[in-house]
Amino acid sequence: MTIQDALTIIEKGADEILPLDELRTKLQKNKPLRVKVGFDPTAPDIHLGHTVVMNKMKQLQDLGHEIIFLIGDFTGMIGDPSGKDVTRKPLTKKEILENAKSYEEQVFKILDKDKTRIAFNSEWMSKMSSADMISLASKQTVARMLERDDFSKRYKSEQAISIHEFLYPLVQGFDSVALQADMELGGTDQKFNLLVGRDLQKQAGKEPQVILTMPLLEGLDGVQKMSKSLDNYIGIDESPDSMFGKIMSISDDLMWRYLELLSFESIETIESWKQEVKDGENPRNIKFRLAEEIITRFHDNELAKQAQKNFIDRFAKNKTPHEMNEFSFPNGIKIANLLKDSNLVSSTSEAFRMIQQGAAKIDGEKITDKDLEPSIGTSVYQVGKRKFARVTIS
RNA sequence: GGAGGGGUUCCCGAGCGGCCAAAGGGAACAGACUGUAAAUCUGUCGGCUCUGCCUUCGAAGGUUCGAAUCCUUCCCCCUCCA
Repeated sequence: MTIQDALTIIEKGADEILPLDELRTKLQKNKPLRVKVGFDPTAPDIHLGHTVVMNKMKQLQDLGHEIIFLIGDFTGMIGDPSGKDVTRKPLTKKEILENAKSYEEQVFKILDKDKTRIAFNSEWMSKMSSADMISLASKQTVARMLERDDFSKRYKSEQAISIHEFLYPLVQGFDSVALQADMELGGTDQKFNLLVGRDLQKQAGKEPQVILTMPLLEGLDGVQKMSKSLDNYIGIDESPDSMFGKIMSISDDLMWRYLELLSFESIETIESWKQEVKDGENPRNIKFRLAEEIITRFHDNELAKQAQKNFIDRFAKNKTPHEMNEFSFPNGIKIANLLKDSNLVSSTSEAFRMIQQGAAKIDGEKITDKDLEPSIGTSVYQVGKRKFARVTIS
């Protein structure tokens, strides 16, 4: 394989490679590159958004480079790195180790375990003295920090920025010095932090890393980036049915974005699908293909096919699902309390609203009486299109 | 340390003594339409033993028949000066 071939693979889907020339020079040395990717140990539930970068790691791994999966346990122990989530607590050593373990299990669904090195930044960070830390802090200016988009936005809108938040980019950058990284991957939101790594390496008299950023995957809403806290994510541990449903719920526009960033289908193939849709193919069927590929990756092909079948049964043919939560209540319970206690609504007030809007059903029959006391027996209760529960009154 | 601005329901943001469970927007939810799409339209959007009652406007007190709105103290954030 020529260097150009390798570059083509590396560039595919990437947002930016800075600087590209340096990457070419590094590749010409014909030695495996040390590729660093950092992960926050506070979020062990990996979702498809994370996998965009991981897919790129996998490609680099397949090209023979050394992948260092760096877990930011030191920063995790300090606490809140974003400033956004004020309530986030510092993690204990034990929690971090558990999270790290869970991370590994999930990550190796994509990466090759034998070829991946896992590192913890506490290895070098916890040895740092206060004086070392201050010295590190002296290497960047406040003005430079304020260039970072989220800092500058918060500063302008008079939001709090804590001093320690400035330390995170520095620590992350120092990790690159410690690991002597040749390259660092991250989402586009990481660009600033990745560049700090370059600066610090230069100041330490080392060859600076090349940075590669991947676009951020939008969540199911199609607007904000996929994240657990926004609850717009598809976790890679989710059941095939759940994945299928979520993929089907994305918009047609977003579907192409997902194909671009998540599918291993070639660009040519995806283009041909676009043509199919133009020629009248139902976009839903393209989504079926995407869903099948993703579910096959994290489960297997048979389960993917089954998920599609379940989906068609349940929604296209309008059947109720086979599995649902079961509850039983004593006779005389009011409908509003029943709906609340079986988790179909979050309050009795909401129950009344749903009944008023015609969204609540018993065995498919609309509930019209808000004071109804359901009679003895077992029935399927439903609120909206998706929420079901099997309830027994005795 | 000094001067000023600010903390409102999930988010942004009006309100500045009664007509305030609190405008408007966003998010969300439901109904119609569908491909469980998207867009659009309509409605809902604190809680409860629901034609009524209870609790919310940083916290605690106070004034008043009545406070998110006025006063006091405290906590927190921001800006400028030092």
